[in-house]
Amino acid sequence: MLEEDLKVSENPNMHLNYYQKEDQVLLAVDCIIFGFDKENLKILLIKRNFEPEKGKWSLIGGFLKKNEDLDEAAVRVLETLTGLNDIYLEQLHTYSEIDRDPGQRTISVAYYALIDVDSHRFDGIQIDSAHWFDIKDAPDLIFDHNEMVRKAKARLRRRALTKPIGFELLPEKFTMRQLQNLYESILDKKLDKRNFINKINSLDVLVKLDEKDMSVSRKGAYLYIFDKEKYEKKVEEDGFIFKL
Amino acid sequence: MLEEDLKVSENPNMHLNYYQKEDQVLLAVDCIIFGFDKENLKILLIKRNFEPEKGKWSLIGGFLKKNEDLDEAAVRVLETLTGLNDIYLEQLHTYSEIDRDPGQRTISVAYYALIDVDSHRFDGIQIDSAHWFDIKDAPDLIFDHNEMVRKAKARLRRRALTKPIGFELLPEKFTMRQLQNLYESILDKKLDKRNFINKINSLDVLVKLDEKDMSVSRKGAYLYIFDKEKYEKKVEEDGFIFKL
DNA sequence: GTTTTAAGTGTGCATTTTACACATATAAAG
DNA sequence: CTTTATATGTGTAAAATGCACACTTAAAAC
Repeated sequence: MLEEDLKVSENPNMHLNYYQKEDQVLLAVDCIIFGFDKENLKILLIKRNFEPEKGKWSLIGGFLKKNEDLDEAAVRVLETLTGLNDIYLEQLHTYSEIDRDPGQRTISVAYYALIDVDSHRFDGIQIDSAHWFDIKDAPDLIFDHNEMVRKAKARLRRRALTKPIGFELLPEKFTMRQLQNLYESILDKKLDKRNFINKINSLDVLVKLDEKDMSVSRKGAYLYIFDKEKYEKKVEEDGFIFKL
Repeated sequence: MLEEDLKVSENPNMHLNYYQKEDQVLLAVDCIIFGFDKENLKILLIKRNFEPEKGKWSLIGGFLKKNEDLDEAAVRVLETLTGLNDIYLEQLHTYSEIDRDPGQRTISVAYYALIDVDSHRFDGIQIDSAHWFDIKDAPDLIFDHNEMVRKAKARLRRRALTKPIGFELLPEKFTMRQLQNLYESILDKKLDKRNFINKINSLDVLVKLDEKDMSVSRKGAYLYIFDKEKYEKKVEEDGFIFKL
């Protein structure tokens, strides 16, 4: 804090209450939930069935409580909606424009989450109003949620190029084609199949299984798993940086 | 916000006050101020001359007021300390650990700023307690400020590699050596002079002046300016990414 | 005019990136 | 059983980029 704020008294115990003259605000958490269904990148939205902005789509969110920090609040909000925990969550940005929420002055901390759509069937209470949208044709959102999504997409793109973040979005076993689909969705461009495979293999963090996924093609596609231990060991030893 | 929160009433005007049951918090802004004096990367800190943590160094900061957003608060805080405005400021991360500030539950949004030390002599009110530290031997800080600085350094490093962010830290006219010193400070490693110059020139965003800076060497070093317009045009047209 | 200091300049090798096309395995259809 | 359809799997050559490396130049100090 500023010294200006602190100099209100010479009393050395003043720090116990010198904050009291300051304005308090409501702090919300909004979650951009990215999902992948082995084909396309998706985003989870809920429909508002009340005024204002009734009928419009929105990110899920909730308010920070006294007894939790923001990460915990984001986890709680997410679990309340999806019934799931233990998923990748990362703080994105804090939005504070004065009139961003017409209801009341609210500051919102945006988080983004990554999940594999197929292995996460919702048992949460909000299931009826929640819907997965293809990232390409997501609807317009309330407040500044569009901007939040835009920023989350940009962040996801950057992270995908420098960290093996994409694996959070895939099932444990996946095919090269699925991994490539994922990267193509995130980067929003086509990649060359051979170059992609060569690049991924050169990183040496995937394990090719003997198993094949026969559901997509006549020939079948080999399944891979991400070797997280190997990845982390490399990071530690070589200062290895994932770079796609 | 969550529907859960919204469903407290069927009254469609409920949104005007449904927030009232929620906890409010204090929101602070803390600024990591990076400076460059043509030689080394510095950080601006102030010394606390009151309890608790008397005698320890701290980032500057202040509280968000009702009538401003966070960016404005950061600008205000910075101006209060340095007497300066119109400087590069960017939101970094929001810190919310419950006991991060022993005084009272406070959430802090960290911002980082970049300034050229020499062209910014302080006329602010806090001058007496503020001090520039070389980034290499900055002291231990209060609360979670060390973590804030760590994160800001990481961000600065990444930004320096992808955006011409460094120019905020230099005077309008600068020499190649100064620019290289800056990058060496930020990246914390030595760079090859010839490769550096070739790389920078290939980006084609600097203008070499006929003027020389004679203060450092017998021969004198050509001065350059950053062509911001050209840079922005490139970004727009080619999707040009600064990559060092 | 000799010395001193930092600036300025180019090439060759290694690595990485990119472009690009055909054979293969298998299930389904007939 | 044979044919057909489909997505998988694989390698090389050319181009671009990254990286290591050492001498000359200009001007001031003496």
